[in-house]
Amino acid sequence: MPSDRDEMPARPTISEVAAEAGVGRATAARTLGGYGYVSPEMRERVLAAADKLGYRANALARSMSTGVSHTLGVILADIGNPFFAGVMRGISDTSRARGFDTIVLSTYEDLDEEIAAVNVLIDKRVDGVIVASTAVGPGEVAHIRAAVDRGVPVVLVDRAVASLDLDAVVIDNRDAAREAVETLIAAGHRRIGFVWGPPAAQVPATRRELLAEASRNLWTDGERLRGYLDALDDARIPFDPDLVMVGRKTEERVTQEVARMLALPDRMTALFCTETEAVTGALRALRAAGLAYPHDVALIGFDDSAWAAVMDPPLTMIEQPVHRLGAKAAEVLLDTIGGAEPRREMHTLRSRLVMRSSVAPPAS
Amino acid sequence: MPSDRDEMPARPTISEVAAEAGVGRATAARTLGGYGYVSPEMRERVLAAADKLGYRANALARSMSTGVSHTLGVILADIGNPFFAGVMRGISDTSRARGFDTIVLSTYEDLDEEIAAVNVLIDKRVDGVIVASTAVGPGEVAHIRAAVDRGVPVVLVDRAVASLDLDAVVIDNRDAAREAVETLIAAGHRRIGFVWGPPAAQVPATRRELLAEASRNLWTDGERLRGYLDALDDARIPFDPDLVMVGRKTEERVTQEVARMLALPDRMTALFCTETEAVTGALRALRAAGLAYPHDVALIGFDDSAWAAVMDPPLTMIEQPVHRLGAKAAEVLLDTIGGAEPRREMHTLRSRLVMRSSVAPPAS
DNA sequence: CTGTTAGCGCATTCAT
DNA sequence: ATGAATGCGCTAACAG
Repeated sequence: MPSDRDEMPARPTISEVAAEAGVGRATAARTLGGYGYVSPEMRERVLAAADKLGYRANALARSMSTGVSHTLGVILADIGNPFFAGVMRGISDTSRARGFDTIVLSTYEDLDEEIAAVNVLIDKRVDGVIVASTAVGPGEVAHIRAAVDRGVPVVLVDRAVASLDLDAVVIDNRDAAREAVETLIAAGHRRIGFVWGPPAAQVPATRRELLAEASRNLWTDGERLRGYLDALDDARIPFDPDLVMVGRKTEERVTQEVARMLALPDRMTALFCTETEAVTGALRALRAAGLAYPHDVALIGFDDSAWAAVMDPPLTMIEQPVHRLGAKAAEVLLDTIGGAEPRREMHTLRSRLVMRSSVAPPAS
Repeated sequence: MPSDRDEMPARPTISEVAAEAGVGRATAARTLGGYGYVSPEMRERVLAAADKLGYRANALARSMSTGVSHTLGVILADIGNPFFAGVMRGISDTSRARGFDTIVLSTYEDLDEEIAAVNVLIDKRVDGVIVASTAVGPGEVAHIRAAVDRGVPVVLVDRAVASLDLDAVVIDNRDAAREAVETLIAAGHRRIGFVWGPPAAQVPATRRELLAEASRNLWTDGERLRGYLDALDDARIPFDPDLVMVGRKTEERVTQEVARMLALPDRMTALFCTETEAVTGALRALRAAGLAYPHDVALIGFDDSAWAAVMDPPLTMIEQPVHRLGAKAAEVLLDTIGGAEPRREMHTLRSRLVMRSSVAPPAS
């Protein structure tokens, strides 16, 4: 071990800087903390001493006495998902611009992880938290409510939670889904598959039951389902439970389910995917069945990407304003931390359907 | 504002719990902190009081007096890159399993951001840091060296830094690149393009200069270049500067450069991409030129993905053990935090070439 | 086994 | 304008 004989302390404190500068601690604290009055001369000496010792303020100690940490906590469902990675960048860009650090935790869609994450953030005394919650029912939000009750500002991003009256920054999921399905319908399709992911073991047979199920689901999924149904209704196309997938939207499950829909006697001719892995899963199923898009089945999916654009043919996809979503969430949170009264409302951003070449009329 | 009349403090402290339980602070601290001896009865009372008040330890105060935070700092070049997102998951999974939280910062390949990130982490008193550094030369590592000097354990991940003698967890970049290029050569190719990204304005004309340039570059890029050259050498194929791209590997630049290589009189027949955006960029160029893979040009790229598998034809790609990379880095770091003497060595993990259908013999 | 006491590093009155 | 004294919530000797 070199370099730790008797040089200078690895982490000089403010007292050591004060001693080195030959002033009182308070004076050193004032200049280093940037508050209160300090004469130019003293100031110079303190700065020089601090520089010489390589002083860095201990953020913990500082938060300890001020009560604020200038840190935002962020809880995302899956940081490995490019969608959330983009949202994160929006959050981190705007919070950094306003002098805040961010600490990110990924729950991987596990509620227990989310609860643990909230606790970690509260324990670390973050000034506020942004969360894309995996909670669905009123019975799963106790941890968020607890945070709010403890006085921690919380804003929801991507997924609103019905039973929580908080600011939420989301996109127009229902409209986006409707537009996509309408596009399919306009191309002449009537047998339109829907890759959805209710945890239920089987698809409810009736619309009514399905809608009920939707409310017990992730908000985004519920909205997208409603949009799908809206489009069907407007075109007077009856809802067919066989055309909606059930179970978690893993690529494998999607492949299976799409294969099933493809094998239906009255085969589907178009497919709408609510997630990016759903698209790759569907593509696998198509290939396995020896089918090609858009000829055999038209395709539209959520979440645009570089890949979608270079596929052959290129995929028509819904592009979400990921960066803006994160930036807006951070702005709202930062504002309420700054003292603004929370408006507790839904901030809805617009998505965009990027037309490319995965939609064609049914082969007939 | 409901719920804050005169109920209980939003954030009860250990003293309040002690008071509520009618015991001394130390006793409360001992049971809540899980150390020292406490009789079962006292213990019960404290626990009950804590539960009643909804007590949660203040992690800041705790770190303050113990000097440890049970938190790992992670600095990644770009959390939006699925590669790093995967690495992050490896890190977070294993550190959580060992009782550590992680705080992630993304530098987006900016050295100043990286320096700021190191400072943030040190200020927050993390117990160790994992970094995928964008630093290339000895002149750009002062911040990392400073951290080490302050006694903070540091382990490098993905990118080793020549001038830093630290533990580094990486993959066999040179071998991986060589194997890929060898595969191309074995298929009969001799005009093999290489999407590389030296910041230099133009490609050095000679091998010697190129290699020199490599050392002034990101370590991974240097290694991959060496692998490319290794394969060429073994097959006695002369190096042609026209076949290597220069400049940052953004999708746009790649598209331009690949188009250039495609327009060469003695056209390239195969392409090796060292990055995932390079692949999409190349694909765009191919389409624009009205060319198809693998017929007109064979293709191999770094970083496998779900998309690569569903492309038509599916892409032959190098798969990196992303999760393992992160897990191993966390293990090494946690071990040295735990007191193990750092071995300061390179931990090399094996990548894997996933053969699919983007390589075929040259059209001739 | 339990309670008292003294810091951790900083911000912040309060006198001077 | 500056310095001495307190407190943030917790851990850790230390005594009882």
